[in-house]
Formats: sequence, C-alpha cells, structure tokens
Amino acid sequence: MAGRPRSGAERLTRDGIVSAAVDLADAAGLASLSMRSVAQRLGVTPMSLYNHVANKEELLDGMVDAVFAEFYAPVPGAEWRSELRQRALTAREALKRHPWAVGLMDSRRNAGYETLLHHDAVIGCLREAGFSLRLTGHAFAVLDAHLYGFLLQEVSMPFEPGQDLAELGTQMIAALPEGQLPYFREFTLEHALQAGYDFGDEFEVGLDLVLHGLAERLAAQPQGRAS
Amino acid sequence: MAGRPRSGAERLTRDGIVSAAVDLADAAGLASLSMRSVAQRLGVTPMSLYNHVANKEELLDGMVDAVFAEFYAPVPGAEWRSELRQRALTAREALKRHPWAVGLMDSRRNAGYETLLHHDAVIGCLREAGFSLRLTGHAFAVLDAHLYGFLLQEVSMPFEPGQDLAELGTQMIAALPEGQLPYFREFTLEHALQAGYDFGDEFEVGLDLVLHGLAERLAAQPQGRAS
DNA sequence: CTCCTTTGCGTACGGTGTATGTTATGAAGC
DNA sequence: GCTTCATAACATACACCGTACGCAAAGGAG
Repeated sequence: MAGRPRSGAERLTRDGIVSAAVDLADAAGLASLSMRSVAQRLGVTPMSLYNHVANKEELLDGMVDAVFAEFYAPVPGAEWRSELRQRALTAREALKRHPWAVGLMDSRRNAGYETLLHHDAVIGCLREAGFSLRLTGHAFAVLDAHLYGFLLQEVSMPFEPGQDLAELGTQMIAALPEGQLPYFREFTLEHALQAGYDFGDEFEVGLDLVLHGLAERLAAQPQGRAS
Repeated sequence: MAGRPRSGAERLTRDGIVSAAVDLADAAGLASLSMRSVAQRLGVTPMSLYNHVANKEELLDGMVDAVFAEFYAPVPGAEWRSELRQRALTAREALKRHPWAVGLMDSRRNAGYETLLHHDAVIGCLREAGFSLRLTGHAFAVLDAHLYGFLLQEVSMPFEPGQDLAELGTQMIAALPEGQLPYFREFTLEHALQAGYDFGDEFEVGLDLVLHGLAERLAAQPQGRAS
C-alpha cells in the first residue's frame, strides 16, 4: 500500500520528469500542467516528483532550460552573421514548438546550465568576430530582444494558423466603432489581412535589419577587440 | 446577512476593480493576485467582482489594457522618429512600473480598446511619415519586438536594482565549473559587472539601431506611400 | 406602494501546490 | 545469507484557488 521503488529504467529521474512536463505542456498547454498531471503521465503519485524536483518553480526552470538546449549554438570563429542568423531561426522554431516557454522566460530568475552554455556560444561568436565587449553587450541585448519580443507577439496572435483569418479579421474590424482607428483599419484590411501576408515573415526582415545595423557598428569600430 | 448594495461612490465599477488589481499586482506581484485578494482590497466578497468582470481572464485583459493606456501615443504627422522614440521610452517606463504586464501580454488573446487606440497611433505615425503599408508592417513588428523583448529580459534579471551585483555576480560566476563558459565569464566579469554598466542603457542603443535601420529603409523606398 | 432589476453575499465544489509522516525497497557491510 | 539503512514512492491533509449557484436587499420605474 506504500512506497514501492522502481528498479532500473523504471525509476524516476529529474530529466524524465522535465521531459514529461515539456511533452504535456506542448500537447495540452501550460495551464493544464500541474504536479498531478505530470505525475499521472509518469504513472506515479504527485509527491514522488518532489524527490527529484524541489518544487514547481524548479520544474519550470528545468523546462525552460530544456528548450534552450534545442537552440542551435553558434560556433565562435565561424562567420558571425550567418551563425547568429541560423541561431535566431532555430530558436524561433524551438519556441514555436514550445510556445509556453516564451511566457515562462520572464518569470525564471535562475538560468539553467544549458542556457548559460548557449549564451556563452553567442557571446563567443561575437567576440571572435571582433566585437568589443561593449559592442558585444549591445549586440547580445538587441538580438535577444528581437527574438523574444517577436515570439511574444507571434505566440499571442489571436488566431490559429490554419484559420481563414480574412473573414474573421474583417468581422472583428467591422465590429469596431464607426470612423475610429482609421490607420489601424487601413493597415489591417488593406495589408495584414491580404492574401500572402504572413506576420511570421516579419521575423527575418527585422532580424536582417538588426544584423545589418550591427555589421555597420562592427565596421565603424576601432580595431582590436578589447573593451 | 446578504446583499447590501453600495450607494454612489462606494459602488463597485469595472474600472475600480481593474485599478485595484493593478495596484495589487504592482505591490505584491502577480502571483498574489487572486479574485479573493482583489475583493478583500475593495472590502467586498470575491463573488461580487463577477458582477462586473466575467472571469479572471477578462480581469487580466483589462489590466493589460490599462497599462497600454499609460504609453505615450505618438502623434501622426509629427516627426516620426522622435515620436516613436518617446513612445518606446514611455512604454518601457510603464512596463517597469508594472512588470507583471510583460509576462501577461503573451497570453492575452483579446486586445482591449486602449490597446487598439495605441496601435492606431503608432501605425498612423508611420503612415503619415511616408511609410508604405509593407514598410509599416516591418516597422511595427520590429519596434514592438524590441520593446517587449527587451523588457522580457530586463524584468527577469535575477537581482534587485539597489543590490551590490558585483559581489553577487562574482560569486555566481565563481560557482560555475572551472574553465568552462570562457566567453560568458569574460563578458560578465570584465564588462557587465564593471561599475558604470547598466543593462537598461542597452535599450536606447538597440532602439536607435532599429530606428536608424528603419530610416534607411524609408529613404530607400520609392516615393508615394501606397502599398 | 409595488414590482423588477441590479448587485453584493453565502455556500459549496473540484482543483491546486506542497508539508508531513509512513512504508517498502534495493544496495552495502559483515 | 543476513542485517542495516538511506532512499524513493506513497497516503493523508491543509490552505488556497477560480467560480457555479441561489438568495437577499437596495434603488429606480410604474
């Protein structure tokens, strides 16, 4: 009626718990992620999880770290622009696979080891390309801001991908007070809802704008990569 | 023993409830925001709130909308670059006053009216400056991505503003495995933790990089502001 | 005065995270 | 093989959450 430790592969592990939680959040959303639901998925009682994870916060930390591990880590020494471009694209793909992670990132105060490893790779890529410490700081901040900020917008879009948004959007706009929001109206009806417009495409446009700006700064930088 | 309707100013209103919820989240964090705590602050039972707000989600929607109302709304027709710069700076200030709002934005699927008004002002400012519809879309996406993304980073920084982070950071770094994360180590110890470095300053650097890039695109654009 | 709508109240239910105490197990020392 | 023991899984319990539901009392309309 009580403690029945598993043997071998059946034993719980921290990684196994985190992995199950990630799967569950992917499938059913972060709202349905509870210690109970994770435990049920693993065929275990809720309290057993606490032998491997201090509390739910730590579990969430682990989940975010697991997502970071999916980002492509840029290679220091390789061509910085294409490396960081690929890094941003794969990060976006990973965050679209795990949309709950974006909303989780802001409340995580403890960066995991995979997260630090990834940051190290990004910083290294910039430094080896000749970015000064100061410019590395600028680049790191603006690149990540664009990544996270874009996904924050993308993930919170109010429609499903497969939906006919033209009709839905038109109705939404029509429901607004007459004659107000003229610019928003024009932009939405005559651009954003037109066939062929995909908000997701704006990611690469913005990314290239940022990379172009950084390249200019790098070129204008006095030689030598010290601070 | 039961329903005792208030008179005049004592009556509950939707705005009053949203305002109390904002105050409470500012003071004690989003985690401590419950229908019960909001009700207690207003001297009312939890269920009374449901006469003015459909559910907690709608209350959260209202809170986000209230924060948007604090952003400076850029004036269409005025000089676009300074208008949008000021807009970004005030938005950052507002989001620092209400740090919970950043994490809330991603799960809000229903934009409130104040939010739409603000978007209309931003889009109008771009359009009147001669941005085509396509370029307006680019600008809108990249500007908001930088704003939200930067605040996502800033809000989740693991230390309080007044703290001596040099000591704390040095200890944190020293706790890492020897010889690993060389770039991260160097960057942190020799730049980010140095006196005078303030991560918040990176916001304006990135903002100006983005605005500069958009100005280039605007200049390169064929004349006439149609799509 | 009467009626009705509005609005706040009380109770109750099923869910949550987790503190606490108990028990069964597999590995270690003899 | 037997004993010992730390560990991991279990069971119970608690405080709190969002909110469905029904009821009561005040204010406005006729």
